[in-house]
Amino acid sequence: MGREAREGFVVRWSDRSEHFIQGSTFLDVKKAFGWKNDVLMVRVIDDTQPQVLELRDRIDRDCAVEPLGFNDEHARGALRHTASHVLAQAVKRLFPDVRLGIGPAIEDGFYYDFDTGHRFTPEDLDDIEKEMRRIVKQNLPITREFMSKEDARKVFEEADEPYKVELIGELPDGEPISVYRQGEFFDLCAGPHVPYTGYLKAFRLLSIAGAYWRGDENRPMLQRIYGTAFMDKEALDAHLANLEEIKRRDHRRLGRELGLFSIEEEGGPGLVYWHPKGALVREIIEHFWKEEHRKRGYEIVYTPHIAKLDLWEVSGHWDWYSENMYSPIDVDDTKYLLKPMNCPFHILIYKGKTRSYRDLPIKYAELGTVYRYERSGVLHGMLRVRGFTQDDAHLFCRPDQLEEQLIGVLDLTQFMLKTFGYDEFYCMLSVRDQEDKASYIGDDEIWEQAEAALENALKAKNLDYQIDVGEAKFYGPAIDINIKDAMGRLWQGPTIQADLNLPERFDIHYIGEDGQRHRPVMIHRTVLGAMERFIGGLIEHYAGAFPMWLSPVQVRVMPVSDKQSDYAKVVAKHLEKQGLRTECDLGQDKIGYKIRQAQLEKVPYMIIVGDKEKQAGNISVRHRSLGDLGPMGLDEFASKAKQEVLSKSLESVFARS
RNA sequence: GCCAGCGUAGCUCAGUUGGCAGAGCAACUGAUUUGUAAUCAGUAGGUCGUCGGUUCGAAUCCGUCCGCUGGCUCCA
Repeated sequence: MGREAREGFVVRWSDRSEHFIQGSTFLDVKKAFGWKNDVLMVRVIDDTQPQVLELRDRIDRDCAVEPLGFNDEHARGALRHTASHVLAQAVKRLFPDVRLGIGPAIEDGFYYDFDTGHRFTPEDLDDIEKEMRRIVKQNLPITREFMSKEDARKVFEEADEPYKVELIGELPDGEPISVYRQGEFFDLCAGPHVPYTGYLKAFRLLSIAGAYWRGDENRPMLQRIYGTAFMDKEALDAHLANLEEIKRRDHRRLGRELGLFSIEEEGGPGLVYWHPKGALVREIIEHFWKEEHRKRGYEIVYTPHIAKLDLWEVSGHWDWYSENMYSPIDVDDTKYLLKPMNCPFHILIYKGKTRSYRDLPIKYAELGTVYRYERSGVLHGMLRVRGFTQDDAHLFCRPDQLEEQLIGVLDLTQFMLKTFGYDEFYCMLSVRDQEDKASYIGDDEIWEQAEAALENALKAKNLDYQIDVGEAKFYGPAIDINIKDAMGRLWQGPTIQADLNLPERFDIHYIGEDGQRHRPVMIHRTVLGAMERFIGGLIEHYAGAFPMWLSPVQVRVMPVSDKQSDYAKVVAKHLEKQGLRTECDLGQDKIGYKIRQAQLEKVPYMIIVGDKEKQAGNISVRHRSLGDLGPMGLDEFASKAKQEVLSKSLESVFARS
């Protein structure tokens, strides 16, 4: 009691404790405990909720502290947030007419939005970086002050910062507004920040892009400068090297180099041409997909590419998405639509006859090619296209089967992702925003049931999940799964949606035990998403080096010279007979060149045959990443290679030995 | 769709203040008979994305359209 009366506070860290007088900040704590400058923030632990505070915050109670470095997301964010302020300060020095938008820390860096008549160029970035270094060198203290809303508005009006004034207008009345200062620069900002600009050791500006003010396309387009910051040069360099690696893995580049696919300007944007090798990869995946679905009780169907527009009027999609569909085609005075989705077709099949409760669940699966008019600016290689093949399925079931069916879908999903080597994934439960009735159809009771069923399924599968309010589709809640690839990037993966809309709209039913008509529940799901996007992602995940079972060419046989050509052909033929996709390189090039070619094409196994092998009747094996594996009997290799294919192994069978 | 940048041979790129369009790799032809990531020589290949303008003259300057890239927005 009577804290105010006390002289100061006791702060504990590890097994030490120090006494601090009134007005002390955590900078004093840092000094007292001898922490280095890699401590960016502190976590304060007392009998209330642990709290993350800035080093400049005052100590106002007895507590235990924990230093937070770059590995802590709050601390990392603070450093990068400060970097964005330093960026803004530098830009204001060099281009005094800029007006500031917002400048937050983001996933791997930070950005700041500027409004100015000047068009930023890459050369400007160098100058801005230089100015930023100057600001860092000045080691300006970064201080926070609070002011009333009225004062804040006055300050930013005087500073001619209309965007800031707009933001202030939306802040709650009565609460103090925080403004950060460093040298001549000040900014409306909630923080947190590190205490000095000098804390910024390693940063880099990366790119310039347009961004609408507040993400609204009806508002001005600002110029956004992206950058990133780390604790030291090594970490920054590692991050930049990682960006290079991502570029190296770009599926658009690998797709061309490996002869997998192309997009033809003459044919139109967003439309993919699968070349022989890419088509082969796709065929293998589709074959696997179909087998796996049949095993799990799905029935494969095919449906048309176009159909009467009425179908999508009935479904409701025409109302919600018509601007994202290709324009209707007039056929004999009736409007037809290039299909943007498969659902209505599967419903028509379901509807084609009377279904008994005993027939359910009915599970129709289709690799259905759909066309959607995506805005030109969003197209991106195979990852965002206008024509794509969904690995679609619709499950019609009784309400009492819903949860078990959802569990089955999650199970299939996990199995598929694991097979392709996606070991890490994150589930999001996308539910409706209860405030926003206009964005959804159907009544609350059904929504609650469906949301509960999805959540129970996740729990039953023991999956961690995050609830995303407002992310539900207009017709129902969903589980959206993000998968993490080999580069640590997240991709939109499987989606499992409960559909509360279509059964109603198409008036489908089944006859229950009681002889009455009942409404079935519908699940809409994709596991891979779309073949285009999935395989585009796989190319990057594997860096073009597909595992054996997916490799378009699994083995290439190469004679050292012409003299072994016949033997090479015999070897290749033998392997081919064993079902291995084998090529023979009979070119006149030296063996080193042939190997290089095979390496660049990422062929898993190279079989080298020279006089030695021909004499011994064996082969010499080289793996694309393990290198020379030495001589081996042909049958031994063939059986091991086949085993690698059949097990869909992600690594070479020779890796373990 | 919006903002910015870009578009030269199959690929990666050079091309000065506007003055006859270049290289490396790939391809093709020939020589070479090769031992674990590039043998040598030669040949061919371009309406400089499109259309229009300025100019004695345009890959180069200006405009238009198309496409791509990075973002924004969007993704049933």
